[in-house]
Amino acid sequence: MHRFSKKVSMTVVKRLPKYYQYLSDLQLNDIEKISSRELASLMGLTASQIRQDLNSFGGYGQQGYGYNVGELKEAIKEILVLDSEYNCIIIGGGNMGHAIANYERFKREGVILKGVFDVDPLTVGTVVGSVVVKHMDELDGFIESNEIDIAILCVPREVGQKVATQVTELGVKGILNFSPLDLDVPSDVVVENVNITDSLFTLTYLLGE
Amino acid sequence: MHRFSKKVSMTVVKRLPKYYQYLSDLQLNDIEKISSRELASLMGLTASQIRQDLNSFGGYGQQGYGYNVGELKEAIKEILVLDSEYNCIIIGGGNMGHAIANYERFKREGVILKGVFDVDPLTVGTVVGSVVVKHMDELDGFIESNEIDIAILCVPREVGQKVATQVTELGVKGILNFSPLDLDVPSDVVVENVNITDSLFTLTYLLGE
DNA sequence: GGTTTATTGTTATTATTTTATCAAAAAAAG
DNA sequence: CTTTTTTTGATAAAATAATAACAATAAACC
Ligand SMILES: NC(=O)c1ccc[n+]([C@@H]2O[C@H](COP(=O)([O-])OP(=O)(O)OC[C@H]3O[C@@H](n4cnc5c(N)ncnc54)[C@H](O)[C@@H]3O)[C@@H](O)[C@H]2O)c1
Ligand SMILES: NC(=O)c1ccc[n+]([C@@H]2O[C@H](COP(=O)([O-])OP(=O)(O)OC[C@H]3O[C@@H](n4cnc5c(N)ncnc54)[C@H](O)[C@@H]3O)[C@@H](O)[C@H]2O)c1
Repeated sequence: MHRFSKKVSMTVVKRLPKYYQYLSDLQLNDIEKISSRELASLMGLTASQIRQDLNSFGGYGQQGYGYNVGELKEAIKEILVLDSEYNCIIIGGGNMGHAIANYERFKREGVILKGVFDVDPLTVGTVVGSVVVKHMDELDGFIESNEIDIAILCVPREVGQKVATQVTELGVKGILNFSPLDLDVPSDVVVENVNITDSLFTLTYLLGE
Repeated sequence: MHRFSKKVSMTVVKRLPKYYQYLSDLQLNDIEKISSRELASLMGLTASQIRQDLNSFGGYGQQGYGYNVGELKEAIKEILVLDSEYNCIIIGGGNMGHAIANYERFKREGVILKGVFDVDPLTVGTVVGSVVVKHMDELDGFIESNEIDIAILCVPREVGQKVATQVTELGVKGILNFSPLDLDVPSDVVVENVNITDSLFTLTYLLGE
């Protein structure tokens, strides 16, 4: 499916969003070329690692010149498949669901919020982000008629697995999961976990050092 | 500062919160011993890795028996320094600040919300979580009189660095940062970034595979 | 146009992380 | 009490990742 033959390691992939961010910023400041050394000092990485990373897919640099910011950014955009649109839904219109629904950045990057679903009668019918919260009963029909690519799970831990099973059975292939549990999903479904508590615990560890 | 002499690698530290979570769950289900093999199948790791990880600090296992769930949990709790309390503040009482303020789990783990700060006159004075939002003008005095350990940054990217500088100058040593930018802080301050957009981009990559 | 300089792509080296192996210790069974 | 089974801790091997080194190439300069 990817347009890049060379296989990019997951370690590098996890760094690509950061490259993408910095390159976008540079572009915004009308900087059109950058050397690995400059980028390294900016991003807090080593120049060697940057060259290694960027070389794991195509040759976007040029000796004696550096990298063309716009070109490199576009390449990374393509690798991360940010050059296409995604329809997404949020399950759980509580605190976190609310925050994500109101986050404008996702739309800018091509991730379009199509619906928010909940079971709480007090939440159903209210407006969250740009949409009216629907009841979970309507989920089946909605996913079927709206080609949903991504489900963002903002439900309590206790129901996380149940909801994940439900959406995968309806054909959703990508899950961004905020519930602190490891979801069991079919092998053709991809899950990315956002575990804020884990981050907090890493911080308390670092504070104790 | 740490009560464990052996140095635990950062890779292992990042896995400890997950061990902690699973061990807490086991304890809740009255399971008092577990073998590396069982835990591995539960957590989706290899038994070998688990033994290696747990052995990088003390010998909490016993041949022919396995690990005592409660004992191991307590050990990890101590390593992550979750056996003490932390005073924290949230800067930015918008969507994300709101979500975090309402998240009960933090308090349960000993991270106590002492205040929320904002500059928006419409937000200042409203109740977020358990506290009334204060104006940033009050930050200086508040931090000085409340021994704040952790600042949770939920402000727009544009002011992230400014706010980070401000809180570190007031003596805060730990930052949980939700703004998508790399903060420049003194070397005795620790920062843990939560970058939700990066996670989303990793997901779009995986969807494209 | 030739020389110098900058900077990449690539290969080599080193460090870290993960997985495999197995002897030794403890528990369970007989 | 001895034997068998279980399972760790420790060591070894393999895989992966990060850093270093440098020849090759393009640009800039004179
Ligand atoms: N709020 C945070 O800052 C935060 C931080 C870290 C992790 N999380 C995790 O994110 C998830 C959501 O947290 P939150 O703070 O938004 O909780 P919340 O209670 O505010 O919202 C959860 C929402 O899910 C709905 N819900 C419950 N069962 C459902 C079901 N079966 N189907 C659909 N909707 C259902 C509830 O009605 C509620 O509106 C939780 O798993 C939590 O652990 C939240
Ligand atoms: N909402 C999300 O789901 C989400 C997702 C990923 C990242 N983020 C990041 O989290 C941060 C907050 O996002 P949000 O959605 O809550 O934004 P928001 O606009 O809802 O809230 C930001 C708050 O910060 C306040 N603020 C602005 N300048 C300030 C200053 N100098 N001092 C104190 N407060 C100030 C604003 O008044 C506002 O209340 C942003 O950096 C955003 O990029 C948010």
